[in-house]
Amino acid sequence: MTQPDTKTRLLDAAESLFSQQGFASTSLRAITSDAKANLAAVNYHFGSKETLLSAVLQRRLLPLNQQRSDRIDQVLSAATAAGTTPDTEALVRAFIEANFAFRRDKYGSSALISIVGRSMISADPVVRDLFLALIHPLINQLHQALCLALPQLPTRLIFTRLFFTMGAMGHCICFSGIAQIFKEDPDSNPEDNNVMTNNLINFVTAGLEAPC
Amino acid sequence: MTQPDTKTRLLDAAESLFSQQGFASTSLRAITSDAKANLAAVNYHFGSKETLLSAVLQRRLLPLNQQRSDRIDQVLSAATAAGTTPDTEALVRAFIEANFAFRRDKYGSSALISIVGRSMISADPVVRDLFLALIHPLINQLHQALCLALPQLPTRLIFTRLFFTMGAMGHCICFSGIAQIFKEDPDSNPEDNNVMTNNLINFVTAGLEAPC
DNA sequence: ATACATTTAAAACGACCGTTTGAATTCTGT
DNA sequence: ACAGAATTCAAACGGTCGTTTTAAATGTAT
Repeated sequence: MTQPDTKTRLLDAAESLFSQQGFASTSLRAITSDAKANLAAVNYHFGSKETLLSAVLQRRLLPLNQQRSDRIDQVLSAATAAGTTPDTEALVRAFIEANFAFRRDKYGSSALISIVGRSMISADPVVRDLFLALIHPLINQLHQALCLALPQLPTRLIFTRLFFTMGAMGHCICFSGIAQIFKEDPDSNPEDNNVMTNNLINFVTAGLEAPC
Repeated sequence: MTQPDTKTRLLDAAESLFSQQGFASTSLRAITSDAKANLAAVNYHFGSKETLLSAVLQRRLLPLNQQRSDRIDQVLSAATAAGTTPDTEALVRAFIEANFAFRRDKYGSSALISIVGRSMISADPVVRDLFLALIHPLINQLHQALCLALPQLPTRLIFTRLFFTMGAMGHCICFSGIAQIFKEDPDSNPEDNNVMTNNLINFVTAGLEAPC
């Protein structure tokens, strides 16, 4: 078994550490140490820490967003073929489900999803802007699809609710672990991924469909 | 007009800067500079940066949470007097509305609310744990009240949905400004506070009340 | 094998961080 | 006015950070 090249090892280590600690709290020394590379390797291969984050995000997010975009298009096509308006829950599912399903994808990466969650709600403008630039077209696509699904609601309200959806989703992704802190039931198991995903989809679908 | 004492000036400056940049990204040098105090003043008056954050949170959060707790009790009492179950939206309103109304309170502080939002979704365990310790009892109180309002739903599901609520709320508080990034309507004004608050309450109420 | 480009390596740079120190200053009670 | 406590101050400490530099090592095409 040959070791992946330095660039890949750096991406893997950064993905893992960023997902655990966030961008600002992860040092290049920790990344290069985990990747068994020299400290200077990040700057040599990527130019800077910020460019490394961009590469980490792009490696996973471009195919993930493509997948989500395709699923949204499928929902729209099916609705057109059936002569109905698209189903809100199906659109929500297209946006959220692939995100969580990515944990079990071919890359075997469970880390990217946490980075996405963190980026989505990051206070750091560097992180947030990088992420927003990558997801902006998908959000617009989803927004337009939701406007078709919810013709009785004003466009701007739908956008605001989509914004709430991203908040609930990011929070869910990042901190599902701390939910237990509050639970009085001490022997409660951590929620299964699928259960949590379905709970989230039910919650935001109802929120999006709420009367004006 | 006499200047507030150093301790108060430090709290005010920290509150303002933490709300803009977050805890980790705000240096004690920036805080003491804004407060027109010496660099050592934070360590002298508060002991450490972390204790300063705790003091900043407590100064506003204790009265705010008391206010929210009282409103929840009022909703419960009214329901008992009327012989009905408590109203979900009224409970949500008790939890959320006071938060936003605090912008216009006697302290004139618009900053605390952003810190709360940031703390609620912070990746930093130091920040998160400080905040959670302060809000834990209120969350439990609200959870129990919601269980009365939604007797048809399992307790754990209600908790999960309350968790989504906090995510949507924190995201809404922190980043309502960036919502405009996506908006295609270029001359859209930033949403009025009350409008945004009502949108959020409608969204999470519908999500909480969604059928199981 | 030799010349060349790519990659790795160790070390240092300058900047910023939270905290501590110890002396100077201001306040307070008598 | 004066002693003692409380506060402010400038300076430094030890540490971590992202980045750069310069040289050594490795790979590659002729």
